[in-house]
Amino acid sequence: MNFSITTWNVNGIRARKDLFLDWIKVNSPDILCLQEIKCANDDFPFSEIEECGYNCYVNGQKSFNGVAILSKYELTKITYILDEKNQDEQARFIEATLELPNNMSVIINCIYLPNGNPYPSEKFDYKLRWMEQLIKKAKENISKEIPYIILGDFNIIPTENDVYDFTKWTDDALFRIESKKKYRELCNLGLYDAHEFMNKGNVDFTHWDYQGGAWEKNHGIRIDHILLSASACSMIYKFSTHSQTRDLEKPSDHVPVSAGFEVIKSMQ
DNA sequence: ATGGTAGCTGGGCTA
Repeated sequence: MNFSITTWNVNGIRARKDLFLDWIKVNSPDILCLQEIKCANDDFPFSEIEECGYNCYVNGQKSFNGVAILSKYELTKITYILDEKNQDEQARFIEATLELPNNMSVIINCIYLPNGNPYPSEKFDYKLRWMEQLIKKAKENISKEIPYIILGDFNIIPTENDVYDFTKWTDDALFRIESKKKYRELCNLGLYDAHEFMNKGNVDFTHWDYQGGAWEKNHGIRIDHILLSASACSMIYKFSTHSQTRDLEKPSDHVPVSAGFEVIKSMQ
């Protein structure tokens, strides 16, 4: 059995609805993790997406943020809370489990990590605190020793190679050393960047700003990531960044990033 | 130095 999973910051699901529905009809991912849906649960276009064959798990918020997981398979063990103690005030997280044949399962975390700009600020501190909570969650999930995938808009530029000109980003929350340090801490728990693993040597940006003709100049950054536990990493066979969607009419400023997995029998 | 774009909303904030 194979399955594919995609992450896409759509920057407003309602503003992107037609483009979005066309894209899922053509590309047909099994699981699609969305960020910045920018609507309350009641305003989410459930019926049109369900008609395409997807179950919808939505953690919405009026105006800002908001995440969703769409899946052709019914998912289990859904939670919308990252921080059990403080009950996050911003909708940025969904955890779900995909049950596979032979009693196997995969834990999926769809995340919209805080932007954190400007630096320094309360928003930057919030970003770092949120990352600490994510690290705590990742530790728990890794200890379960089943395949585990964290994917979404991380708002982290991991290295100098992941941005068109890093010298312009030194004081940006996406490239500050404090942010990168926390990201490395997360990866060093034993998570592999699917892009790094599958696509060594290439630079695949995932976001181009709307301003200043960033797309035309290829002034992009790579901030949408798919992180894999060791056992998930051993199942990946396909990876792609759908840059061409940035060239569509009224596009999101982010493009979809996808991975394909082959469930290996010896994993059971 | 400033303003450049987009979404949500009906201001100004967020990115």
